[in-house]
Amino acid sequence: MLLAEVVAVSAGVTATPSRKAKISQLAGLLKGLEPHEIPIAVGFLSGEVRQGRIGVGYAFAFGIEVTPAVETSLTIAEVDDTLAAIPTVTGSGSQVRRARMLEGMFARATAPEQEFLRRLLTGELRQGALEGIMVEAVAAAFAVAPAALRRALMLQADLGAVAAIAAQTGEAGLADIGLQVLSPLKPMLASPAASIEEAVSGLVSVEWKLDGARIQVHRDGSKVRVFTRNLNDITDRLPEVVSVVLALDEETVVLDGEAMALRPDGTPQPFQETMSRFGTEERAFAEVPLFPFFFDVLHVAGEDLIDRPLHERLTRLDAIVPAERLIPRLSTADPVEAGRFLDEAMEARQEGVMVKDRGSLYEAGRRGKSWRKVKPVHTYDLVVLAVEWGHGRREGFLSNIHLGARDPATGKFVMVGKTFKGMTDEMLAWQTTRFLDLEVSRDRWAVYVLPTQVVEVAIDGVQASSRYPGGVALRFARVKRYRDDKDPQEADTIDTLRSLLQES
DNA sequence: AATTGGCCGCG
DNA sequence: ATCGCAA
DNA sequence: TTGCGATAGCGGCCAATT
Repeated sequence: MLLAEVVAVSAGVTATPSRKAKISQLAGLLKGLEPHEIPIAVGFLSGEVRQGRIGVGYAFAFGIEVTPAVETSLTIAEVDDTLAAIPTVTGSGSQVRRARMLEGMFARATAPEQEFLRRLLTGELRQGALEGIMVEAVAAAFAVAPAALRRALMLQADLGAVAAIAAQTGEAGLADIGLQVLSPLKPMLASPAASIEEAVSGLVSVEWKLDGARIQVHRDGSKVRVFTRNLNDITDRLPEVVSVVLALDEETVVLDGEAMALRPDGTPQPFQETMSRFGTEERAFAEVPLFPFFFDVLHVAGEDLIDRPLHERLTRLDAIVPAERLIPRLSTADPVEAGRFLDEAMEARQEGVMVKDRGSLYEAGRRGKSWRKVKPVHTYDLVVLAVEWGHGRREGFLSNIHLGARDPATGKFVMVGKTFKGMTDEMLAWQTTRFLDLEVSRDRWAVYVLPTQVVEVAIDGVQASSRYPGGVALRFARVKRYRDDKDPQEADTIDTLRSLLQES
């Protein structure tokens, strides 16, 4: 199939806000594909290239300037081949050679095709349809039940491959897809709850939410694989997790848990320390010891447990994993008792708790209500120092605000982070006017303003920063509201934020 | 050897 | 993370 | 009410270039 056909459908999908219309256009294209083209087109039209991250980002994709072709000739298979070849080029001079390869491909692409490729490579397809919509389209195109497709997708987290199976063998083929030990499945996700009272209803399992990183560990005899939340294989980075799982009596098992770096006294290290272990094989256990803590079991010795209720899975988990490798938990129906457990988690410097319906099944890939996360929210009053112009649907609005904390020593404001989260369209419109009024200067990206507007911001904490002059950066800042009743001299100070650093 | 652009992975 | 929109 | 997509930041590493 020609790339041009895919680009045309992408344009049509972009043009309509209706999901049903998007799905029907995508399904129409899928029906016209050769079997080997299915994974490629499914990927392209859901914003992914099969090769995953290939080391080509914004600068590369938009840095290429080649006269567009007049006639369309590129096929999606040719694009796929080129993208596959790029990461194989490494070493001295590789940047230039990679650029040549991309230029060669771009030279054969028409202007709309070039634009599509740029957006695809930067992960900014912006056609209002990604994997969720594509799942519906695949189901429609190959006449399989969406539920059957979703089920297969959660067990084999590769929509291109699953779509090819749906096309060839239909629902029967999908039904044959089972949980494969050593092959990752999508982790079940939690939705946020405002309070412990809101989260606790009926008999629940309350579990510490560790300030670490999610891991899914598979063992089949002597073989172990460790995956991240996004199903990246990090087995080689976490040898101590492999050791822990190899030491279990149970030889075939799939476990869900959290990995985190601990100090010698057992208290948590900052999240950054955990993350640094995920990034490299160089930093070993001796430097930053990382420990797994498990909270669920999905498979044991040939038996899938994802369709068993949580309380049953927990019983199995307890029998397999030693107590010191389990996440602390409590079974209760009492919000007060659950609240005390949350307090204990906070005293242990953890993030909060998870509250799980004990009767719920493991719904892989879903962010349902059967798992709720409860985290205390801290809010601070900070001052806006600058605002960046938004993109996409925020084009023309001042969006991402630079946040400053007051420095009592100088009376000035120290930048500690940015945020674009939590803004309604109404706030966006208001702040665009407001900050243009306060403008003192601007550059290509941002408008710099008089530091007078106070904003209340919720954060999950702070982390040490080498980037920001104050030495601290906000974690997951989001706007709560603008404080017109507060003077900038009443804003929270950099010292207050630094003191949070000591605590965590 | 040091610097730096840029991508990756996370919540 | 949060918001807005489709269904 | 639910699900999905869109909006992006920060730290850290990798690898190319100076």
